[in-house]
Amino acid sequence: MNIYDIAKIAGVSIATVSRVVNGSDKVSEKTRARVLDIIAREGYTPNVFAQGLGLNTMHTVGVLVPDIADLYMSGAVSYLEEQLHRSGYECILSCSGFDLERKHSHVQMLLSKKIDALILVGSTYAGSGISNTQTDYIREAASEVPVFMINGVVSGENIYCSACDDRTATKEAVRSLIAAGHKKILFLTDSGSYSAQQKMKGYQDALADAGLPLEESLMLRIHKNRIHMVRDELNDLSVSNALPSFDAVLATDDTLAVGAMKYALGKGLRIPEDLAVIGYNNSAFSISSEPELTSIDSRLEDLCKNTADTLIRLLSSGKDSEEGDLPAPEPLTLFPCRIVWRQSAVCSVDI
Amino acid sequence: MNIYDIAKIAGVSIATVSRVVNGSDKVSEKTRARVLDIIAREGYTPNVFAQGLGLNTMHTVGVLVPDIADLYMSGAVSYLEEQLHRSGYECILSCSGFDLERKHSHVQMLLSKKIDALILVGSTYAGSGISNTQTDYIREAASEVPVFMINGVVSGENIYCSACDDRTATKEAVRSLIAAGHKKILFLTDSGSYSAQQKMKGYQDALADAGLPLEESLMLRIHKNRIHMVRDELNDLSVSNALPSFDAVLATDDTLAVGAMKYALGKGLRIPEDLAVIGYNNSAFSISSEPELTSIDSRLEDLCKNTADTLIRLLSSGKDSEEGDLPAPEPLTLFPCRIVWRQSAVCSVDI
DNA sequence: TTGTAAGCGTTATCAA
DNA sequence: TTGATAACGCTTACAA
Repeated sequence: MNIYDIAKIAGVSIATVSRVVNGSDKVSEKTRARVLDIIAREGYTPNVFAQGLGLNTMHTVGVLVPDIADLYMSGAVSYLEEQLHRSGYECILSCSGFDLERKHSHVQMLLSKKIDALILVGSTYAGSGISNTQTDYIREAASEVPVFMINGVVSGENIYCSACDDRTATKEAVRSLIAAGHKKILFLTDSGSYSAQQKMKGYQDALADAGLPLEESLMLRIHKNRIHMVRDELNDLSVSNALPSFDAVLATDDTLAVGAMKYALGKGLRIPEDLAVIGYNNSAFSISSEPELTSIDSRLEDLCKNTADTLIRLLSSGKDSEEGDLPAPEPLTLFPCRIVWRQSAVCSVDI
Repeated sequence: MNIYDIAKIAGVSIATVSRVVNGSDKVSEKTRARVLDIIAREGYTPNVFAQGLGLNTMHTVGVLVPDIADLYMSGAVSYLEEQLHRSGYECILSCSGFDLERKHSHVQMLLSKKIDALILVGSTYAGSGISNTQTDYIREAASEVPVFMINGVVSGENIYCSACDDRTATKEAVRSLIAAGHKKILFLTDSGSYSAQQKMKGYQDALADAGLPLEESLMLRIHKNRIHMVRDELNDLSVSNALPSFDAVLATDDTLAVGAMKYALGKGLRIPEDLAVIGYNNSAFSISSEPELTSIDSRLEDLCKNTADTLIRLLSSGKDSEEGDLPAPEPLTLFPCRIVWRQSAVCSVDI
C-alpha cells in the first residue's frame, strides 16, 4: 500500500495525498476528509526510506555510550530517549566500549545511517584532554551533524557540551572530609577521562587549601569498576603493601565507592567512623549499599534535558522559523553538582 | 558526493561503482582497485535512504523495553546490541513504559521505521496471559517482521520467545527456604506479568509439595520497585497491621529484595537468621547490598545470545542461502535458571 | 566485464 | 485547489 494506491482509490493525484499526509492547508476540506478516511481504512503509512531520500532525514538521533549496562549511561539514555521521542525523534543506540578506534568506527557507522544529530554520553569521549588527536573524530563528525556531549567537554564548531562542575563539587566534598578530621584521603578512580581529571583537580584544590600534602600514592587508579573486582584489587594492593593507609575515600563512581566499602568491611573497619566514603553519581547503588553512600549528584537528568532541548531547538530552527530566531546555543553549559549526604560520610561544613 | 560523482571520476558507469561497493565478483580487478581507491580518497559512503528504498531494509532492529534505566533491561540491550552490531544490524531503541496503549504505539512507531525485526525485552509485553487482547498488537506486528521476546511467552506465527524456567527455579528456591525451617514465606512482587505469575506458581508448587498452607496475605504485590519505596511501602503496611508476619522473602526482582532487606534492617532483624531473603535476576544489586543477596540468575545473557542468533539466522536465510537450509527456529526456547547462593539465604537442599 | 535504464515511494516545483 | 513531473541516490535486470 503506497501513495499511488491511496491516490487511485481516492481518485486524486499523489501530490494531493502527499499534501494531506503532510498537513498542507492547500487542500479542500472535502478532499482531505476523504483521503484521510481512506488512509486510515487502508492503514497506509508513508515509506520512510522514500521520505528520507527526499527530505534527507529520517528523524533519528545517534546515541553513543561506552556501556549501556552502566547505570549512569542507561539513566542518560532513558532521559534522552523520552525527550527525543516526544519531539518525534528516535534513537539509534550504539555501544562503543572505551577503545578509541572503536569509538571512531561507531561514530562513522552512526553517521553513515544519516542521523540528524549525534549524542555522546560520558566523559570518555572527551579523551584525556592532553592532545586533540583523541577527539579529532568528534570534530570531524560535527562537520556533518551537530554533536552533543553529555558530561564531557570538547571544543569545536557545532559541538555542544553539557557537563557538571565536577571540580568544585569534589573540592567541596573533600573540604568536608578534611573538616571532619580526615587527613589521609584516598582519591579512587578507574579512569583518566576529562571528568576524572576535573575531579582529581578538585581533590587537589581542597588539599592545597587546607595545607595538606599531595601524596601521589593516595591518588589511585584501578582497572575495573565492578564492585567485587574493586574490592579484590584493593585487597591485592593491601597484601602487597602497595596501598598507603587512608581514613577516607573519594571515589569517582558509586560502584568504586561500594567496592571500597566492601574492602573496608572485609577489614573490619567501621564506616564512617574508621573510614568515610563518598561516591559519585548518586546512583541506585548509593542506596542499595549498607551503610548507604554519601554521593555527589552529577545532575544527569538536567544535563540530558539541556541536551535534548538544545538539540530540538537546533534541528527545528530554520524549519518553520516562526520562533523569532532564538540565540545560538551555548557551546558549554555547566551545572553545579549537589552532594547528597547519607551514612557513609557526614557533612561537616556549610555548603 | 554520490555514486554519480564517483562514477564520473573513475570513468565508469554507476552500475560498476555499485558493483564494487557491493562486492560483486563481476568486476575486473583493475576497475575494482581504481574505484575502491577513489571511493576511499573521496570518502564516499552510499546513501542509506536510497539503499533502503531499493532493498527495503536499512539493517536496523527495533528494540523495545519498558524502562532502559532498569538493570535487567539495560543488561539485555547491552548483550543484544553487541551481537547485532557485530552482524551488521543497528538498534533503534525505544522505551514504552508499562502501559498497554503506549506499548502498542511504540511498536507501531518502530514498524513505521521499517525495522527488519522487533525485539521486546521483559515479560511485561507478554501481558497477564488472561486474555489475548493484551498481546494482539504483537501478533499484528509479527505479520510484518519477525518478533522476538526476551523472557516473555506469546504464541503466534513469526514470534520467537526466549525465556527462563522461572517456575522451576522459584520452586527450588522456596523448597530450600522450607528445608531451612522457614514456614512463613513472603512472595513479593511488583508485577502481574507472565513471568511474575510463573514465579508465583513455582512458589505455590513448593508450598503444596511441603504440605504448607497457601496464605493469600503472604503473596504481596506492591506498587513500586525502587528500593526506598519498597521499604517504605512495607513499613506502611506494617504500621497499619496489613502485613502478616514472615520469616523469609522471595522477591521477583533484586531491587524488591534489597528493599525488603532495608525494611528488615530498619526493624532490627538479622539476615538471614531472622529473615532469609532471595532475590531475582542476579543483578549488581545482589552484590552491592549488605549482606549480599542470594538471587536467582535468570540467564539473561543466554536469552539474548539465543535471540540474536536466531534473529540473524532468520534474516540471513533466503539471502545467500548457502547455509543448507537450517531447520526453522523454535517458537520457544526455555533455559533453566541457576540459584546463586550468597549470605541473605543459605542453601539447604541438593539442587 | 561493462553500460543503459527502469524502478523503489516520496516531496516539491511549476502549470493549469 | 489540483495534477503532472522532476528529483532524491541507489540496485539490478537486461543489453551490449
